[in-house]
Amino acid sequence: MRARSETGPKARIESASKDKLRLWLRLLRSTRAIEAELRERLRCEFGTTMPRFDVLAALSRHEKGMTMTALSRLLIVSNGNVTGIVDRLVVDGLVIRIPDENDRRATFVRLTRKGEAQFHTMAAAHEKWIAGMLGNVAPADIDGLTALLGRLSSKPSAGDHE
Amino acid sequence: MRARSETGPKARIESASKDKLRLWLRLLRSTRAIEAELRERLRCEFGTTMPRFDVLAALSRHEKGMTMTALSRLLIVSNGNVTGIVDRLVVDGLVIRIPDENDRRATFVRLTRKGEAQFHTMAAAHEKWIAGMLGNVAPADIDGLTALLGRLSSKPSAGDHE
DNA sequence: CCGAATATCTTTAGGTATGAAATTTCGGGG
DNA sequence: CCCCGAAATTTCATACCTAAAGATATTCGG
Repeated sequence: MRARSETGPKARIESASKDKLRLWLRLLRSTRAIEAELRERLRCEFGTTMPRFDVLAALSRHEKGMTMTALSRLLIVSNGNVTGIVDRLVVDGLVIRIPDENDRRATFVRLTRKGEAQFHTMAAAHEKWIAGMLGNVAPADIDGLTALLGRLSSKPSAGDHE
Repeated sequence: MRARSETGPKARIESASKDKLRLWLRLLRSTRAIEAELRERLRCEFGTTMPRFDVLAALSRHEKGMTMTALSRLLIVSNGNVTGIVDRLVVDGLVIRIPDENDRRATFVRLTRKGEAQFHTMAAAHEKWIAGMLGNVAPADIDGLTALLGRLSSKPSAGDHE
């Protein structure tokens, strides 16, 4: 009886905190494992890298192009980083820079025809790889997990009155 | 009428594939966002970085030290990379290299007392940060998600004898 | 109209990351 | 015993990534 009552509020909070930590570690490990596998395949099959693929993927959804800042925010990488990746993609003729006429600070980046074609080929393979790697996940789980992840990224600082 | 029958097996598979892709993209985005936040805090609060913290965390669970290869496998990074990170940690006096007596190819890496102390401080803060960021996740969800991620990382290509 | 805050992008320095090649060592089959 | 394949690290070239500083360009209050 007494022993049971020791699971007080404090212990419960600590335990919850440990559970969340464990969850995060698993999330990180799973993501890294999948990322490593994808990187490997992108390299072997297409001789490219994740960041390059990510940029192409982002651009393929924006027919009119994107600014460097928009790219860096979407991919959650630094702006200086995007400069380098785009530089290399330009050299390979997969994207082009187009100065913004209205704002001379900004530069649009857009897929070339070659970049578009190359991305479509890779995207098809990429989708198959993912489907294979997530084969163990039941369709029913997917919706729940997707929703959960959406909730996860919503502002955490909300209830921080403690 | 005709339209409804078009949701055949093929369409269903394609749709499932798209769902999985979406799930992966969300997983990647969420993980990156959390990683970015953690990196920022590690830098501001403790003047350190994620990879350094990861190495210290791994070593803190192995009293007797770990080999470079074991580290690189656990953290899912290349062996050449671990060399550099450990080099810098050695310079800062947080870890030491100890040659393996039985196998002169191998080197053990172990926390120094200083490294141990520093890690414990950071780990406590780190756990709190995580708890804060995952505040929106209900305890009930945590178990399910943790289990799901475990299932996810199990080899997909292996002998899937069910 | 001016000047300070702001925004966009590049550059820089240093740390992180990879794959491949080079070293050294181990282990076993001739 | 010698050789050869495998294993543990490091080294190397290259790419990625960040934070911070720098170069322009824009915007807005005064």
